[in-house]
Amino acid sequence: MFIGEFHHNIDDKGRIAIPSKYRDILGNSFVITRGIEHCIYVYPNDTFNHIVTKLESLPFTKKDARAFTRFFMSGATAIELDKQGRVNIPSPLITYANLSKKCVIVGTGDRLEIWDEEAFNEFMSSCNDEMSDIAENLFEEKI
Amino acid sequence: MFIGEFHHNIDDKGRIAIPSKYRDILGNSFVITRGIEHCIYVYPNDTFNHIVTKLESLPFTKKDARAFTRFFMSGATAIELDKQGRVNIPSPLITYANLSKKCVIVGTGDRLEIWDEEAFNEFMSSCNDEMSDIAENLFEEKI
DNA sequence: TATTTATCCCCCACTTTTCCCCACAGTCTA
DNA sequence: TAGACTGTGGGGAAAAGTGGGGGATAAATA
Repeated sequence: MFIGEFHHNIDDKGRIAIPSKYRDILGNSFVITRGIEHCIYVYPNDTFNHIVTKLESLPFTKKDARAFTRFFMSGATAIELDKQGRVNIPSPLITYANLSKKCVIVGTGDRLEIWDEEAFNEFMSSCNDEMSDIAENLFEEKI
Repeated sequence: MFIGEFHHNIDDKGRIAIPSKYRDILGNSFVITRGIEHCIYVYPNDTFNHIVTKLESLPFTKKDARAFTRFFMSGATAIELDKQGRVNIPSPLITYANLSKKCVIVGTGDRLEIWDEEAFNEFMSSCNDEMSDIAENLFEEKI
């Protein structure tokens, strides 16, 4: 399971270190792709394949299904760690996530997310106030 | 069950001692994460896993579910006590909970909460007056 | 085809952080 | 008063993150 928050730098060559505690879970080869809030998703192969299966079950005759599948699949790249535990982020994804130098890598259960630090701070502070309300409505009964 | 209130200091290295009477309940490994009112939650593994299971049942295509999962999971860290009975609070959580030196550790039933002392006092005094109203709407029938 | 250019990896070295251990002071108990 | 336990502080070794150089491979151009 992916949990935690790490602040790493992406260098001029587009490399960023994957936090060492995640490397065991991810193994040597995995998938990164576009995420929904202008961040980058990092999935283990199994998880990614599972989502792809789900997406393929949607009819291509639905406009939203086509759009989302296109979004999700076109951003995807198979990734391997280098010997220093870093990954090479393809430049379209760097642009998409607006990564400059300081990045945040967060675990969200079944995946990692890579954010530009500034964007992440903005997102978190924008929903800090609502978090109480969000939590209020997520579940009806006791969890 | 976690009850009581303890005042401990967090040191320069981000370490804080867990009150000794809780160590038996928590065991050697447990989880800390972001809490809703800018405090830190401390959960035994079982309790945490239970909440995670609930969160994982929510689809990542729902905005609120993504936000809350990100909030909850990204703040989480697996913790082990050192030989002095202390935990290492990751710096993002120190920032989030605004911990300076004096902290308060309170038991709230199924979890512990770690607060900055000043923030804790403010929070408590701010809702002392409303407590009557708060209690009013908690239950419909006799408890 | 030959030469140049660019890209991608791998390796080395430095810096920073994290973790573990030891030591001390205060408090409670026997 | 002695001994055990709890909370606090600091030092040192190990690991993790960062940046740069160089060589191999591939692409581009003449």
